[in-house]
Amino acid sequence: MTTEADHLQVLLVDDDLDVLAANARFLRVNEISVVLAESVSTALQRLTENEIDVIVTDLRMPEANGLAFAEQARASRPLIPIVFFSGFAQVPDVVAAMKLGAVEFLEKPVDPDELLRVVRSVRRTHYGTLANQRQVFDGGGESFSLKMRVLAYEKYVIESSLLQHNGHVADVLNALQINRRTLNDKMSKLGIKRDTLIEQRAGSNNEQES
Amino acid sequence: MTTEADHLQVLLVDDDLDVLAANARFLRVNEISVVLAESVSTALQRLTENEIDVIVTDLRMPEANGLAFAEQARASRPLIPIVFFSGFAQVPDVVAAMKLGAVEFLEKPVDPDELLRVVRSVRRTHYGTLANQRQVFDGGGESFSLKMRVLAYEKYVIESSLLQHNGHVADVLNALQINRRTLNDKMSKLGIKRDTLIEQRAGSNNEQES
DNA sequence: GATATATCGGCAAATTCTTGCCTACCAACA
DNA sequence: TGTTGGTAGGCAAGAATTTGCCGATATATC
Repeated sequence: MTTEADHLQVLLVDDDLDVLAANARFLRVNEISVVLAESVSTALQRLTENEIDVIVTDLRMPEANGLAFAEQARASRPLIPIVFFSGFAQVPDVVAAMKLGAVEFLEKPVDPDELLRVVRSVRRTHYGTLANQRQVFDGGGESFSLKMRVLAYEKYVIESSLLQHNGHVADVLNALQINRRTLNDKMSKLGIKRDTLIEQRAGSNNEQES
Repeated sequence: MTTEADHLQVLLVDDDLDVLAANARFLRVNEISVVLAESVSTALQRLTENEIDVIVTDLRMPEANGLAFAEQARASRPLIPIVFFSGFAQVPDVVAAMKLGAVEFLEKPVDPDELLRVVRSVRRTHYGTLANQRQVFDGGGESFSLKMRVLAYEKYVIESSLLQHNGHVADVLNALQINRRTLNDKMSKLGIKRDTLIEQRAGSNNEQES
């Protein structure tokens, strides 16, 4: 289960093949695997074939626009993070995209470093080894009490934040705007062990960048 | 208190007094009560004095911009729906606003009918769709405090349960294993209005879509 | 009208959570 | 060895939440 825990797979959708190839190359150089799609229909197909973690899509495409694609994508992957990019974006487009739950909206031409930053931050925020807990508070759990679901969610947020900040507690304090003493208490109550979390992450991540 | 159950109160913030007055007049004609503020500090003041349901604010203002205002406003009203408007909005502004949990982002000059529609829809859909709230507690919100994210999640769970049980509070109590008094308090604090929630759901069944 | 059912709010006691202060531990390093 | 930076836990006061009890209101039903 943890064999490919940190292996991030991006679905990159763009009808402009040159841009598509360039962005893909850049991401791959930075150790992110990329699945390509040059149309909405292909993208939907790829989405079912691969274990996609993030969708990065152009907003304007000939066949159907990115918003429509995002809606269809969400049908099968309700919580998948989606990053849009577009040139000449109108405000209503951006608003619509964000309402659809877009994680970011980048302007074309996309700055590769920015793209990389966003994709990586998505990884840290949304995924991790946390998929299990997620199920408790996400959708399904009709049978759990409110308190339990809230606790599960709280745990998820804290663990995410810890991972995101490499176990650096001071940063978590700042990001979550919480008192240190309170965070310590919560972690202890929720059974979050900073060291274990980081070890795991380091272990599955024999390659490191920081 | 309950005499004005469906009575919607809007806090309208704009440093341009002419626009402010014009919009206020239009909203009032349409049976929406309006509280005015021409600066951020005034707005924060008004927010504490009145029972505001929605904030409609300009993004660009001399004293402090709308985003900063929104952040401060959320300190006292964590989940209050905020509508931004602005001329010359840049994509990053819009993205930032939406990430902050904005309900809508309108372009200046604001079409009065559009404004009315948005304000009313806020009432109708009661602080946005569930999917929208999801965005707050799900991935997007790196910038939200733990407390805020937990509240958003709690709200989402409660609203879901209410809808699922047709507004039958007793069933929700049972499903969520929570004390009635506690649920009532939470609903009031989170701005969940059972009646509105159910009305809207009933309305959307036979009525048009939007 | 009565009566039953379901919801909501005020109040206060009991409980839990939050936070500041102080101490302690550990690792890096001068 | 001593200092610095980052983290964790004990403790107690202060703040907030939870909950039981009471009554109020609204809508059906008899």
